[in-house]
Amino acid sequence: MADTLLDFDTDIQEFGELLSVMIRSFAAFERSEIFCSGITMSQCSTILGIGKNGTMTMNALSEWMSLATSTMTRIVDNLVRDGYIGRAQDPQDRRVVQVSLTEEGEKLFEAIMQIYHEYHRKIVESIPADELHQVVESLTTLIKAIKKTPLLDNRICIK
Amino acid sequence: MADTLLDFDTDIQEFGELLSVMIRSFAAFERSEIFCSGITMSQCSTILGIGKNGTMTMNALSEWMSLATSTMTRIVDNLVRDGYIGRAQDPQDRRVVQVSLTEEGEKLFEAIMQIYHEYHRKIVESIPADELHQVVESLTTLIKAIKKTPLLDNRICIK
DNA sequence: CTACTTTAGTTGCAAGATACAAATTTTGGA
DNA sequence: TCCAAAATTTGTATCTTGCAACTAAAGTAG
Repeated sequence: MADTLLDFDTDIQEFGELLSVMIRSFAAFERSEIFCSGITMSQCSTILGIGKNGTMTMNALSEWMSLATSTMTRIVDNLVRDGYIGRAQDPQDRRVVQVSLTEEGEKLFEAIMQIYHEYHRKIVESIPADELHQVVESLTTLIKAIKKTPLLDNRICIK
Repeated sequence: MADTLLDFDTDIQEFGELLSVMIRSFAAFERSEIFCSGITMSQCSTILGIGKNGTMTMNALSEWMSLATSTMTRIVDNLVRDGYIGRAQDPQDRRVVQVSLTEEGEKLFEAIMQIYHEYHRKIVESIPADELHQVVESLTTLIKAIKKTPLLDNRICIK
């Protein structure tokens, strides 16, 4: 019995280490300026969000991004300033602001999608073909598990 | 032949979508204030880095974090201010600054490790036991593939 | 032993990210 | 009509991030 528990603990340790490495890689990925023109990752994600979902309200967008609406406002401010997205008041409910990609924004969206596709293609090519299916399956399982595990519930107060 | 290519493209699409979801989950995870006392993720990672590696030079630390040394300086500034880590000039080479956890920092490190372990345990528990091995294996494969795929090489200029 | 170069780190500066709390405007009910 | 709720924006404060310039120390060439 103790053995089983120990093994389980070791599994968790191993899993945790892998996850940490993964997260740190992604964090580095996010920080690395993908585009030489100074598009930040938040801006990039925002463009992707609107590009994939189409015209969205600020609320929907900030929810999709898991960000405070005030934060979303500032990010959108910059993207509007740079001509990538446009704001429009919703005639049905004038409290609501609909954001959408400008023509320039669409072009950026396409470019980003292409870069991502290219990047993903290279990663997939690095995965042994006979393991790809398993990796995709595992990723699906993992994401499901992560989504089922809310962080806030095991929040602990340090100070 | 065309079919095979198409399938491969679909695989990439599927894989990319999974990776995006994953990255966005992690990004949200990173943003979510894990600790109510206002420890940021960068500070958290820094504590983890020093805690796991022991006393480190600023250089080693910033490399471990994949951050500019100037950025590292500021983060360490704040952590020193808050009493979690200490700076010490290296007597061998007085240009070098060695950073290490204070007693307070050690306590924080232990607390963070525990929270992480707890979090990882919950995730692992959400994964069907008979799939865990496969998931760990796939994660290893995936990390290897990601590391083999440098982002900077397929950097494309937008503007 | 002096003069250049390299290395480690910090500081000045500028811009973005982030969120909480306080307005603002608009809706929707009672 | 009056008030509560909802969608956003603004004010404020802190952190993050990096580039370029700077300081200090070490190493090296002559």
